[in-house]
Amino acid sequence: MPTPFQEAVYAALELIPKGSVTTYGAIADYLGTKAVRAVGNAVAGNPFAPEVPCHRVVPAGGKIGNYSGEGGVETKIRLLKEEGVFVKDGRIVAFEQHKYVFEINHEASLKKQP
DNA sequence: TACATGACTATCC
DNA sequence: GGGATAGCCATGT
Repeated sequence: MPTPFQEAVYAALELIPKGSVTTYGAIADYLGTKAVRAVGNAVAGNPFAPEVPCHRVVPAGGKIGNYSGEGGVETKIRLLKEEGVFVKDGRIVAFEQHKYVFEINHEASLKKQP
């Protein structure tokens, strides 16, 4: 049975649109914590393997990080490529363009739009 | 209950 | 640019 923290992480992961990626730091920030390692631990043992797009989570800097699914990081890279996120030399191509940031609150998004 | 670990990050050589 | 160090917090033993 997943812990509340895990459920929160999974909920955040499901917000990531296809073709986008996010970072552990972004998730931690969205959850209101700084423990990116706890986020990593949460997704590391996700019981909802394909349901939760854990392959869309990468470390800061556009690297690939790790993956405990079948095939390891190679599968992670392949899944990302299937969604239009290409990986070259262990790094996300055009990472800044694919990076998805969670909206902390509505007011921020309102101010954000011109 | 206490300790060690980890799909990380930022900083310093 | 790459390796070492410290800090972070939830989980499992």
